[in-house]
Amino acid sequence: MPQDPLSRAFAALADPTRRDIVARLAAGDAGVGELAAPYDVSVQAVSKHLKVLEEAGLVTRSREAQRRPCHLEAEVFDLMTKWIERYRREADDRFQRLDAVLAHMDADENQQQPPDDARRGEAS
Amino acid sequence: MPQDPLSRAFAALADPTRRDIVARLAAGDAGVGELAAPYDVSVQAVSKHLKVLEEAGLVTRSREAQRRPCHLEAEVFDLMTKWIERYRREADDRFQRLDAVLAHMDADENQQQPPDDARRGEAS
DNA sequence: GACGTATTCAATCAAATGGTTGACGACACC
DNA sequence: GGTGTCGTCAACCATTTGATTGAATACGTC
Repeated sequence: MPQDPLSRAFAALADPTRRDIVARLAAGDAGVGELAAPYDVSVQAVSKHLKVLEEAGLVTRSREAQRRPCHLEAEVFDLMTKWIERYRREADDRFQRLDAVLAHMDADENQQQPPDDARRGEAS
Repeated sequence: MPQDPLSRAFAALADPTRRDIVARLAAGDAGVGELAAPYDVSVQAVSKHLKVLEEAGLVTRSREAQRRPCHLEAEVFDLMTKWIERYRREADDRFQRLDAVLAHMDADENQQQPPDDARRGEAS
C-alpha cells in the first residue's frame, strides 16, 4: 500500500465506524476493548480499523501493560483541512473574480456597444 | 449505496486522481474530455470519477450543447472541514486541560500529601 | 438524414475493503 | 507455572472499487 498520506487520511475517515472512533478518541484516549464495546462487530474488526487510522497517522498507540491506548494526533487533520481549504478558497476567489468580470461587462454593455458573446472565458 | 454524506465526501477525496480533478476544477469549470486529457486512463474512467464527485456533492454539472461542464461546489467541503476541526479542537482542548491538571497535581504534590494514583480519569 | 464530437451505459475483471472465526503472543495475578 | 485478559495475526469470504473495452445516446453541422 504505497499510498500518499492524503489518500490514506481521507480513506481512513471515509468509514462511519472509524469516524466514530475518532470522535470518541477526541474525548480521551482509550484501549481497543473499550472502543469496540459499543459496536456489534468483533474486537478484531475494530483492531483493523485502528490499524488503518494508525497507518493514516491519525492516531498513535502507546503500550501500558497489555493495553494499547490509542491517542489522537492532530497533524494529519491539519494536512487535510489545509488541502480542502486551499481549493475551496481558490474556487471562491475565482467565483468572485467571475462575478466582478460579469458586473463589469454589464456596465460596459449598458454604456457602450453590446457584445453579447464570449461567456465564461478563462482568466489566465 | 445509501451512504451518509460525509462518508461519500471523504471517500471521493481518497483518490489522488479525483483530488487532482478537484484541484483543476478550482481553477475553472471544465468538461470531461479536457479533464481526462492529462491522465493516461480512458475517458470513461474519468467520467466515473466525476460521477463519484457529483454523488458526493463536491461538483455539479450543467449542460451546454453536448458538453457537461463540471463546477466545484463549496458546501460539502465546509461540511468536511467542520467535522475535522470539531474533533481536532476537542482533542486539543482536552490536551490543554490535561496539561493544566498535571501542573496542578505537581503543585499539590510539592506542597501537600502525594496522592500518586487515579491517572487519566474521565471528565464527564 | 448522415457524420463527428462529447459523454455515458453495460459487461467484465483484478485488486482492495470490511467483516468473520480460530489460533497465537504478551502480560498481570494467583 | 497455570489462568484470565487484552490485543494481534492468519486465513477466508462477500462486496466494492478502479479500470478496461465496446456499444449506445445527445447534440451541432454539413
